[in-house]
Amino acid sequence: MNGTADRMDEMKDDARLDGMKDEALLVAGQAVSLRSLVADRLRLAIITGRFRPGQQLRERELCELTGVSRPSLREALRQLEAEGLIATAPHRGPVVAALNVEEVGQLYALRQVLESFAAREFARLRRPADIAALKAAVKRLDEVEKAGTPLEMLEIGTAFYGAIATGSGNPYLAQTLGALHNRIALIRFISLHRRARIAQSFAALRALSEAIIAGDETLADRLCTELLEAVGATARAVVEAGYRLPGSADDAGLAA
Amino acid sequence: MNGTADRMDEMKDDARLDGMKDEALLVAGQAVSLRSLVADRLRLAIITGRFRPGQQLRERELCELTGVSRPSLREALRQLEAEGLIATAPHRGPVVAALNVEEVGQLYALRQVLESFAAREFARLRRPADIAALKAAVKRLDEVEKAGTPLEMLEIGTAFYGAIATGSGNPYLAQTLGALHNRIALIRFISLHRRARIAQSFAALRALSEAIIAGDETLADRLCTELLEAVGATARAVVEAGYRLPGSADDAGLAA
DNA sequence: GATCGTTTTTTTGTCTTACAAATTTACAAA
DNA sequence: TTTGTAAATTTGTAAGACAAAAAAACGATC
Repeated sequence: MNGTADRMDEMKDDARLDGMKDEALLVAGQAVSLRSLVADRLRLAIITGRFRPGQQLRERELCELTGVSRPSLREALRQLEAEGLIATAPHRGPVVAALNVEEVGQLYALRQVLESFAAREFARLRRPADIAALKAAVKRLDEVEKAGTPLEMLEIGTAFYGAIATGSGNPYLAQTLGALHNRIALIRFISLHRRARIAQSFAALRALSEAIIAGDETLADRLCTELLEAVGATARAVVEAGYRLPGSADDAGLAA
Repeated sequence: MNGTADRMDEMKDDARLDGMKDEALLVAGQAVSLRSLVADRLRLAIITGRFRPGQQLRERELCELTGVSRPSLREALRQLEAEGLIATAPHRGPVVAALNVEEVGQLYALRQVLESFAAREFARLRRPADIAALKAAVKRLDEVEKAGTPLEMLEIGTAFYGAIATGSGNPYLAQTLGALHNRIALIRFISLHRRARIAQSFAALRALSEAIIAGDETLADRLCTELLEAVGATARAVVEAGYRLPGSADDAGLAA
């Protein structure tokens, strides 16, 4: 997600007496540049709906909001643009990307393929650390199902899908899925206000995690495909309703 | 690939007398900003090996080479960074991304899933314009197989895969695949110097296109998966050989 | 009163200059 | 050879400025 990927020179044929991993010593490459912070903030503002889909973002306003200079801000904007979160028309500036029903369907079709592949790979590899992370995600799932705000549920849902993406053992797959999740995060967030769907989704997530832990690649693949079929339908419904919460007369939705 | 995505307001319920499509009238949104030109040039330089994997890129040099100021250059760099073509370490500047064997395997695994999905969707949809584009790509394939430079073959190969990506009808899939192809373009280019593999690959591409045109989704999927298994193995071999052309003592490869 | 054309204003795109911070390199000393 | 220090290079960030384009406001004409 961060875009920065370092790699240390490997130490070959170096007899190691301790069991410490090299990664535990790595301190450089934390990438705390101002522009990446700005990109993170703006990304969060977009995926949480602080900036609505279709909203025009003026550079001057963003400079005041973030407190950084224009060059830094613009570099951050280019990053978000590459991630697909904003669209920039020449001489008209950045606009928060707004998805129509067709586009959401296409994104979810892609997500279905990628996430099912990740689940299958996860079930095949079953690396202990990833399994533990998945179990922890399931545990948090149980905790918030009864009484949890939509924002909390969005977070643990993201953690759950993140665990699956990581468990695939393929960083590029995980990164692609992460970017995809950012693009649909707002829709997911709105979807989570439909409590009827939540129970179904959570049950499906549990079944999926069990299939992965059991190492049943075929089942994991199928369950994930079916799950995404369902959430994709909900997502399309959300967009068709104009990004509005069900039952609420949210006039801000007109901006989209 | 360009990062800019405009959308005109749709005309609903507007009785049309002519058969012209709205897209044929769209003139805005060509995105000819300087920074996008710079990004295109740098991308091409990386893809074609003008900048070698692992090579450090100094901003000042790039400014002189491209003739633009630092702000514009840096915005272009952020875009390439998001595309994964360069990696930026804090206070050390951009470096052309260098892939090891494991990473190439992971990229090709992802490509396998995405491209097979695209082929399957293409075979399902079979839109006339896309079919025509595919046939044109096959035709060009025949022309360059006998006598063609590796660069020419890389180009038509890219056109072929581009036709498949477009034919999927999913722009996000096409964009993801396009970015992925950029990351492995140099490896593909080097692979194309192994003439023995070329005949096999080209034959496989023809079989794949026939399956798509015939509308055989299952066959298209399987052929594509098999094809990518083969080219993936070649790609790993190229990286294992240090990005060097087979048989040539290219000492520049040591930079990787 | 509505439409068209012009002018003004705002906003983006780009460049120049500048300086702080960090890294790398060079160099001297133990 | 290694270590410590200083210089030079390079990146990160900021501020100011101007041209170009788009949007908005305004006025003129039908």
